[in-house]
Amino acid sequence: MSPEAAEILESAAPAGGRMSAADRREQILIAATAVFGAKTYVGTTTDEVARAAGVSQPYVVRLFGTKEKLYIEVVQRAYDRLLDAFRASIPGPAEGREKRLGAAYTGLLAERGMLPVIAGSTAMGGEAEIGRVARAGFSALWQCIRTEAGFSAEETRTFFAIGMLINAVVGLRLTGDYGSEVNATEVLDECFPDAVEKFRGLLPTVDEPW
Amino acid sequence: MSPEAAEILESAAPAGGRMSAADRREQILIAATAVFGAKTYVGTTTDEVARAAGVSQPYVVRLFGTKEKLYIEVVQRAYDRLLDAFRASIPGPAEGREKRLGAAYTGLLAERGMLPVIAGSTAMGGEAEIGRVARAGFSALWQCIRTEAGFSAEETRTFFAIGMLINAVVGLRLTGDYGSEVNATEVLDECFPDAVEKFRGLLPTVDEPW
DNA sequence: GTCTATACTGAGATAGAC
DNA sequence: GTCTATCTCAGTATAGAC
Repeated sequence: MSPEAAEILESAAPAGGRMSAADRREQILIAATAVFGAKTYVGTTTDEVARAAGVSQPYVVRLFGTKEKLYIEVVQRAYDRLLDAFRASIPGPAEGREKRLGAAYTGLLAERGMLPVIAGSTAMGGEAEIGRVARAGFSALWQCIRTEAGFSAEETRTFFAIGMLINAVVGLRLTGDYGSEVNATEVLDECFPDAVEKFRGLLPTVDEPW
Repeated sequence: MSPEAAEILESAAPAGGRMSAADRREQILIAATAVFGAKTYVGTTTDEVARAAGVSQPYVVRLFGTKEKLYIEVVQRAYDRLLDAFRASIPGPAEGREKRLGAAYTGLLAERGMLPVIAGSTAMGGEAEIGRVARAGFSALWQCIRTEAGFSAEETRTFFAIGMLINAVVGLRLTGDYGSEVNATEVLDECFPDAVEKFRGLLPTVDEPW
């Protein structure tokens, strides 16, 4: 079981025992975020999610209906989470606001799979249901920055553009150590000079034993 | 068979007949780019690629070895293509250079699946082989803009950031018409006011009958 | 609330003919 | 150079017990 899932389990019920459906759902959503984040929607199996959460595969299906519905909940939850994080960073002096909001974004790196899930959802507009959720989520974030944080159209565009670039850096794993690969981290150094350390160890791994 | 594939076929051999392996490979790569672009790596079947190219599924495997190898060639080809497009846009007055390079990027929207493939590869750094190709491709683009086009580090970062934002807009299909969805195109309007028209009809469709 | 067993399907890959 | 037939496995989902 993943550490996060274990934590939830521990705090909510005696190990191995039964939990309230609500707690179990949350636990599975955490695990699913990590796995979907590491392996993309299509690349993830409900069985891996189940193993990561420490439950049986059929039970995941039982609880969420289908893999697609599970994913939709994961995406929705990720956007909600990010929106909360943004809102929490708005109050305070206007000068540091953009920096605080940026930090709120990269801060989510600590919640396994959160950023990769959002980044991934960004490529799924062609999917009917999922696309709707992703567009709505993205749109809500945009409105938040534009309206609640009071950024101009241009500032908002730049803010999101940098966010998408961070997604790419994270998705490409430009933060890792690829000894023989030319120019790999060089891009990151130029891109976000002070971020190299921050990212280390926080990226989801595809070959994790889920 | 897809229109593009049919074109190649026509120009190279009598319909339905045999082609040189080289031409057939190219034809399949074009089809594969469109399908991978619309459905992502894991979401694409070799059978769909085969049908889009007008050949049998086992033959696709025969020619490229595995689905992964096929995808790697597709990604490599996409990065090569974009690099060429960038290089072709560098000569000329320095003032219009950034605009020309940007246009070179969006211009690739006309080549089915090209941009979606690049955008998608950007999330696959966790995959050993594919990740290496994607990092190398991205890195090469970066070096091209930085060194050959002579952008400063900051200009380069901004240029790529906007490119990634375009990827998101395209991936989310913020260009489409989603009547009931709130704020969907509103984001695009603010983002790239003059681009709405440009994008129309150029986005890959997931439910195309491949 | 949760599991085991299993049915069903789809997809990658192989064999071998033409 | 290209196809048809087919093997094989993995993955979603269902049935039903505890």
